[in-house]
Amino acid sequence: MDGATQKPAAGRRSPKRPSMADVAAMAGVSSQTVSRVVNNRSNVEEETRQRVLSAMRVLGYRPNTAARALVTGQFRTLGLISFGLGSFGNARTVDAVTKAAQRAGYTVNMIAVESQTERAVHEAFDQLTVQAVDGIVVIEAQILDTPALRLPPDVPVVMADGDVSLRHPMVDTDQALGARLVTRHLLDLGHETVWHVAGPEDSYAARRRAESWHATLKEADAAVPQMLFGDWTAASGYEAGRVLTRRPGVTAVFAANDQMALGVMRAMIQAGRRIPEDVSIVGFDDIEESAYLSPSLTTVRQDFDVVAERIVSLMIDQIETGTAPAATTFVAPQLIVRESTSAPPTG
Amino acid sequence: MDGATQKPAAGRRSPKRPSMADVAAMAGVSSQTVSRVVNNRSNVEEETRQRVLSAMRVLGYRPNTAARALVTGQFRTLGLISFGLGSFGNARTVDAVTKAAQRAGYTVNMIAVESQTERAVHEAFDQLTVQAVDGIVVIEAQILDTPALRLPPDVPVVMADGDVSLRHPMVDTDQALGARLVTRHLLDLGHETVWHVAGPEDSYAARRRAESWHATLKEADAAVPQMLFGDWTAASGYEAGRVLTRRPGVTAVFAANDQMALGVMRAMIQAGRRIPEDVSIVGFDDIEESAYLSPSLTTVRQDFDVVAERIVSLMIDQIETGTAPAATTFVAPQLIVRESTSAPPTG
DNA sequence: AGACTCCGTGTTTACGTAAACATGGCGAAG
DNA sequence: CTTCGCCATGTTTACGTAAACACGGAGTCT
Repeated sequence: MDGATQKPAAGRRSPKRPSMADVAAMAGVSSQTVSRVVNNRSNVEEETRQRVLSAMRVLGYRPNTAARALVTGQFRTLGLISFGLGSFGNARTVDAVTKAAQRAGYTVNMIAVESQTERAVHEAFDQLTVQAVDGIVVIEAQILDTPALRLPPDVPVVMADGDVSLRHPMVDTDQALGARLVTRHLLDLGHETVWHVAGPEDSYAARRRAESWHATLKEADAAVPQMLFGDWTAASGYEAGRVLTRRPGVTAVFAANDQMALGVMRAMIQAGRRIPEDVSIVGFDDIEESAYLSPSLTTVRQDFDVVAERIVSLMIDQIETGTAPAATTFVAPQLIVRESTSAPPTG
Repeated sequence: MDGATQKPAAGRRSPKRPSMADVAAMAGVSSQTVSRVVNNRSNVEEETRQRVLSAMRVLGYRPNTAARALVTGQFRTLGLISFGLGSFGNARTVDAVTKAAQRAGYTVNMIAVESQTERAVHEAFDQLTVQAVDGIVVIEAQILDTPALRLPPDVPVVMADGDVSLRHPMVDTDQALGARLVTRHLLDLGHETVWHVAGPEDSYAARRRAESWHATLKEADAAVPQMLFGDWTAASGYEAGRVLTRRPGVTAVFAANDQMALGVMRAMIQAGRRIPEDVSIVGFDDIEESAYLSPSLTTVRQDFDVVAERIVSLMIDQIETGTAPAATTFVAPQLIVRESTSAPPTG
């Protein structure tokens, strides 16, 4: 308390935030000692530390991230590129990644790319690398596969849902396992085969689900009906459902996500089919609504929290050690059986 | 082309990113001139500019945000505090705010607060102000009302959904109007009164919807039935719905969001009630699924894009001019009439 | 008892950028 | 023909922090 407070500055507007030097002056130490206290270094005497802490409190000191990042070269920030929070899976992933990153002491800088054009993705990358991030998480970006797309080589990247062959590590739900569980479930119930409403053709997740559905049918020597395509929306599921109502012998439908399943359900119900007595329907994702539909929807639940946890830890490994294990991690999903599936109608 | 490239550094790992000085050396100008080119200042001769641009391209130069922020005091980044992307409204708002911010040249730094405790919110604020943001957008934070909560006074704040009385500007959907539209719609159909399943008591949005429902019934001289409370989830709506099935004379239910409405629907259907013949049900939000439920759900659509646009422009006004108009902006929602509402059963 | 070590602290420096100020040349105005 | 002023560019400086190095004093080992 030597009364050296020059600009105490109450709640006024921006009379310049106090710096380490201000804190140092008030505590009667060098700014380096303040730095040591802020960073929890061991070699500061307890009494000194307390004096510094109290000065920090009095002045309302907050470290300046820009200055710190400038000198350390680290931002403790992750960039996150996604294609909108519209889809349930994306929203859950973004949410989980954000929370996992926070737990690891990182902040998340989000970019929502409006379209899947190469240019848009490129711009997003530019914005992030110009911006200050230590690494970039890309969610569901099929376009990145384009060989022409040159990612900045000096920033670690982890992908959530993408192609396995890329040179970046990837973490995803085991889509193939999920689709297999669904298909086997329906076959085991006695259905002769299973129809599939797939997601968009350029989605890796959709493709893997479809391939696994196909393979599982083959293994079981079941006929493989022609696949229909949607775009993840309930509207597209509804369209596909209307097509299916006109095909004879459809007793089991596997939609690649819950929203399309909902659309299929509506089309079936409008056509007078009962679910599950006439047609069994399965979705994928387990959105919150699925348990409360009438009938409730059998589906596959992905463990987004585990996926996010792995993404973040891979990211941080890369940032801190520089290693880039270009491997793929799959997280097992879980089949949730509800009311929308049953044995096929007899006769 | 004087061959002065010292460390061309192909795709190797982190051989130090080029700085303005490197670009300047290659282009044969001072670093200040490079700075002028980067910032699109007018007073640079075209030929010089081209030489600098080409050097930047060759070296793969990217401005260092930390250094720039350190000297300008601006980060061109908005902090965004939300309570998870689980709810549809939050996810849509975050998505829209992110996109609006991007259009304005700002990046969004997201913090997902896990719990609504004062401590958690405080930590989020700390993390953001320690982190580098020019302003903070808070989504649906009832807790901020606590008088004890002292926000850092030197950072502009805009709230999305909160109490009107606060000293920060706020933007929100006109919840009262939405609830009034719903209630009037049901009364106009001939229902004697409307039951209400409200959101959590500590949510301002829920409270405003409930108050408006109440007021509209009063105005119409309709009886005001006892209100039920949920927590926005379909599960809580289902519980409320089961209670309602036991009450006599329930012909119209207004749930404070679509997911609770879905829960109510399921409870009604399970109890053998037909929708809308026996009971009309209305939700709020217009989630994508609502149009494809069977029956499809009458609901209220919020214009999240407009809300986000206003939030961001208010934010940027505050940042750039320093003014803080502590006013509230309401954006009108829209009633979407679908199959789940009709005239009450006769007799 | 003397040399050696470690601990708490201070001093100097670098990080990359943009603002502020400085400079020289060239055209316009008198 | 001189002077003024503007334009393109260069030079110097400040931003706030942490790393690197420096230094004195107290304890330890022989």
